[in-house]
Amino acid sequence: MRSIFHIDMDAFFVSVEELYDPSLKGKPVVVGGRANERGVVSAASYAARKFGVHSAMPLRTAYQLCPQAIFLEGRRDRYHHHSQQVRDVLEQFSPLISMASIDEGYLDMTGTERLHGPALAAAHKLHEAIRRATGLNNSIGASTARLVSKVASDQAKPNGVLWIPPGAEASFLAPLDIRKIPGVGKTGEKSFHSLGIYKTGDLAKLDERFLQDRFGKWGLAMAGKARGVDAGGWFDTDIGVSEDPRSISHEHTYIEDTADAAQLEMSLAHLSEKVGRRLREHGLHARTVQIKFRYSDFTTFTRAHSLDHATQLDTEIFDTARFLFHRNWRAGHKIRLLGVQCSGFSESTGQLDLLSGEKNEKLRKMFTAADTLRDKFGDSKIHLARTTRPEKKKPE
DNA sequence: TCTGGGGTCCTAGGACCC
DNA sequence: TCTGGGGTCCTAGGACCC
Repeated sequence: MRSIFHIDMDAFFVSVEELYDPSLKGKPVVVGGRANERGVVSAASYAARKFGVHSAMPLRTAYQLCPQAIFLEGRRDRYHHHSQQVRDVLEQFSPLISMASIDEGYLDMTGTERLHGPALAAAHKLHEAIRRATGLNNSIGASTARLVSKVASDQAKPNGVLWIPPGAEASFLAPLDIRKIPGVGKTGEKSFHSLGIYKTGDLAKLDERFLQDRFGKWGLAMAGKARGVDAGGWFDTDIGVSEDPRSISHEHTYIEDTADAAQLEMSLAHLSEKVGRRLREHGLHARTVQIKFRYSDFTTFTRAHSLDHATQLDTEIFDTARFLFHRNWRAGHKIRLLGVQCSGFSESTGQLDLLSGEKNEKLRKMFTAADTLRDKFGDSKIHLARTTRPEKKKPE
């Protein structure tokens, strides 16, 4: 029988900030940016949640609901550091770890009984170990399946442990709102409601063929989840494998919308540099470059172009991004957001001819050197010299 | 309610090939 | 001459998650 833990840190970003400034404890705190900024709430303290503030809510709305809240920008470096601390503790309990995000992870505890005791006792031990090592509250769900453990850790909040014994998976899920199932969002909830399905138990009772016909693959997956079955069945063993990313992207929302071509190009250059840098860090080359742009009215477009070879060079990414942008931008219309994304990864360029290979190697070294300089002097100092070049060139 | 930034996966149509 | 079927790649959009 498998034993899977899901560990979820409570109000992680806020709790980390409290470590650095204990006077924040117990107060309404919002991490995500200043109250009057464009942006959304990344994390809200439990005191702030009492006013209706929750993550993904626009900061301005949060301010209206709770003007006395303390608004913080957030410090990613701190969160990564403490996330690593949590990971270190998890590793003491099992080598089979999968960090699902910065503040949550799965642990395969199958076969650790002799070392750590039965599941519930082990979960309490882990809960306390994380608290001792990091000073942070966390919640743990334990069961035979990833999905059930994830839902259980959510039910255990704040700062609790919940164990679902083998065989009790479906009856634990049945009374919960369908929205509690990971994968059912606003839209999915609406379509289920229109069918008279409100609880997970209602969903579990439905005929699989009906769900497949009506919702395709997604419907089938939801039916499985409602019954407490993991996507890969009960015995999937994918915990502990970490893969290369499928895409790397950066985007930016302007403080004020702009139709200034020079400013927009500068942003594309900057975003391309950031993407290129991450590609080099991962040792990846990308064949497809995609841009994303959003107008003032929030209508959003993506446009992609696949190269005949893979690249990790800022200039090639930028040239492609700029080409796509000028081909699709309704010039003069104000832009709210720009983004650059690379995908279609491979480990080399796939270019066979020697000349472009040599040239690429030179450029790669140059950009890697620039990466080092940016480490030393900060991101803002070193940029593409071509940002303001006037002529437009179609990429090869 | 005036809506971030970083991701994943799925769908669907069209091109193109055999 | 109006017309198959499968496979794969590319592109665009959308739901969802943290």
